[in-house]
Amino acid sequence: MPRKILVTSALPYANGAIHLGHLVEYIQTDIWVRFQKMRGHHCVYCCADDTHGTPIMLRAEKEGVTPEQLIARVWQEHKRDFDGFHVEFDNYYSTHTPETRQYADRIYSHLREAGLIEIRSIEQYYDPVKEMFLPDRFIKGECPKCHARDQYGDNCEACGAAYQPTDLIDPYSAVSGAKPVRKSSDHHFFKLSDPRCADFLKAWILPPRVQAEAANKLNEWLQSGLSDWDISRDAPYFGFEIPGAPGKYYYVWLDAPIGYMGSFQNYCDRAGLDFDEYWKPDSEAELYHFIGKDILYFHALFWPAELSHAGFRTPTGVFCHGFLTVNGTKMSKSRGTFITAESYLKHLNPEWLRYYYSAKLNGSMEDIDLNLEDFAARVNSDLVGKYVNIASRCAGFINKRYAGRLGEIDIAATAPFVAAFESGEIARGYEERDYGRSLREIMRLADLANQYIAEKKPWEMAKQEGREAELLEVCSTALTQFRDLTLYLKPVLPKLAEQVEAFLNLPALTWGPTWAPLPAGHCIQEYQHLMTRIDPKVIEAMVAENRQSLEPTVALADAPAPVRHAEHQQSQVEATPSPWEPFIGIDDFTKVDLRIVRIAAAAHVEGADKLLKLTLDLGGETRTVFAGIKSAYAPETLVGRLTVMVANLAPRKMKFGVSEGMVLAASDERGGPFLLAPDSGAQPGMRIK
RNA sequence: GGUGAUGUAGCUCAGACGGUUAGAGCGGUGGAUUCAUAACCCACAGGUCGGCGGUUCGAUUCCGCCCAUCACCA
Repeated sequence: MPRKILVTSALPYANGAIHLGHLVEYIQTDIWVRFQKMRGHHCVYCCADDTHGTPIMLRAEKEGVTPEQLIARVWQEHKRDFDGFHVEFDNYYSTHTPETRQYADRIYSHLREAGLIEIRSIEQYYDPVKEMFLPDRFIKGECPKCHARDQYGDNCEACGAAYQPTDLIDPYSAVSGAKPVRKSSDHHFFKLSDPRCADFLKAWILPPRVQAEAANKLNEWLQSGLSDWDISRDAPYFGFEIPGAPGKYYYVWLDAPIGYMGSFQNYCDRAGLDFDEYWKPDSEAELYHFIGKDILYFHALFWPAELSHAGFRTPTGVFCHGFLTVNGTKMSKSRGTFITAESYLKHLNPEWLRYYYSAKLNGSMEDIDLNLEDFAARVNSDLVGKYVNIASRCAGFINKRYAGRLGEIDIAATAPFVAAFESGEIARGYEERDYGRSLREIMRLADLANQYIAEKKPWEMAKQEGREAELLEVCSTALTQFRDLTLYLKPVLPKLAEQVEAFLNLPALTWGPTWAPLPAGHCIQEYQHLMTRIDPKVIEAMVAENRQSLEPTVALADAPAPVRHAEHQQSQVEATPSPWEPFIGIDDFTKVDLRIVRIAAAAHVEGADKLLKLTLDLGGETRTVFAGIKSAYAPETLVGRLTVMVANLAPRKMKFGVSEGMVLAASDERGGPFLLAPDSGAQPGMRIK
């Protein structure tokens, strides 16, 4: 029976560009949704921009536009990026909408009626110039622990200490630079500390609703006690004003998840679905939230507690993924590994990234690493070398000799494919978000297909009279195998699958309950190459383009507004990169064998513009080295002097002979090269360490 | 500091409810082949499964401690 499923990804904040870290989640979700749809289930994928809060307000002000104008522009950018990666939302909406406001009000009023809202006065830093309360991240000052200057109000980037903004020494407003004053104001709190919430959550946060490791984490939080959650902010604030509380607005984190409901309501209105059927407490529909592990707290504690006490159903599952690292470390602007979706798409094919992420995703909360070298190798080998190659090997024979018409199938050769289909292992991998497992199985089958072709040698059949039927059978069989692989890869590679459907002349592939080969007599189209290989040079170019030169500390006016938000950690980049990274270890250094040498002879090299041929005395051994120092040294001035060489550099054959090492010299735009010279006393052959 | 996760071949990762020779893909080496955008096929090499202890007839797999990396501490 078809399931009714509503799926969401976390709402990206309308304050910045989508980058490769965000895309882990949207690609993961999109694949899952596409898989469910292929299986014949009714699955709706909703998302939206998260648009409220102080950072949006200030950013708009700085750009000289209204917040509405800002979020409209960013919505376009986000939507463009998601489209570019084939992330196919059924609805991509915004939280700044009547639908979201309606549900925010409804949830708030239900909670208040349930006695779960409390108003308390709290004292906070206030910017007297800007006349606004300051969120922690907008207060800076000296760290109370290590006394680093210009640290944010919640923690110190220099020493890692966590503290309250009121602990900062000499605080100042990051907005106006003014000295903040303490001022009290009434805030609305959601009483999470109420036993009703704790009791409910204790029973709720169990696998499979959340992953086992998430359940552990949540339990830890629960046992340390939940504190009430401050859900209001004072004007000026970009958001929804709380009914009956003039000058008070819902905190952006309150209405962000409500944006899932707003987006779905908007979809229902267009598609003629019944909202309540999905959101009423006894709904039989399934509801899943895909999120990053940084926002587990909000989605598995606050959110279900709110819903359960506001007359709505709670999620069927909250699926957490880890963060993205690039080449093993946090994304780094100085290394060029902070790559936006836009920048990626300028250089590379989105399906490559979809494939690579899938190969790495396993349904756990572990971080995944985008290793750029591995990325190219993996995609080239799996997708082009194995998968696409199967079609490419067979299509020519079918097209040229049989007018594109397929023949009978070799049952023995498709048997493992039928077995794989019937075992349901690949489907199970997708369902459980263990895409890596599915892909390993798919590539095992691709290997089988290539082995089959190698074993049957259709190219030999093609040269022999009377083997036409065999040749046709082999190619038809391999193409059926290829069709299977395409079906399995379709959630990951939707566009490529469409091209294959066109090539094989098939309607859109669906993942039905039964397996059938391509029928004899079926006609296919002319083969056109389906996918090119990744050129590592293009990756290098992309990284180079994203590499930002290191600049001294950002001026105050430009202080970025990183937010504790839906995208908080996803957009984390390393705080203060060192210009000397990546560092090497002492082991790396000792690999280089540096020696003192005496230049025994030096000569011009005929035909070389820059080179001198040096004969170096290593103290018992003599080396010939070609050095590019002709512009700065006359050969006769060099003879007899001591300098430094790399003694274990692999010999290199040059046009003029073999160079057995290199001498060291310094240079930059100010001049050079300048040869190194040891202090007196050094003898040829001594090691430098 | 506390808590949690991770640490398996050069790289990216599987796996083992404790039990004969620990796996895959990529990369490397050698061979074969030419249908396929040098792709594919076969073979080989490569790991004291982070370290040290403990339990056990037997641990890489369980336990403890340590080290490293990452995350959370709202």
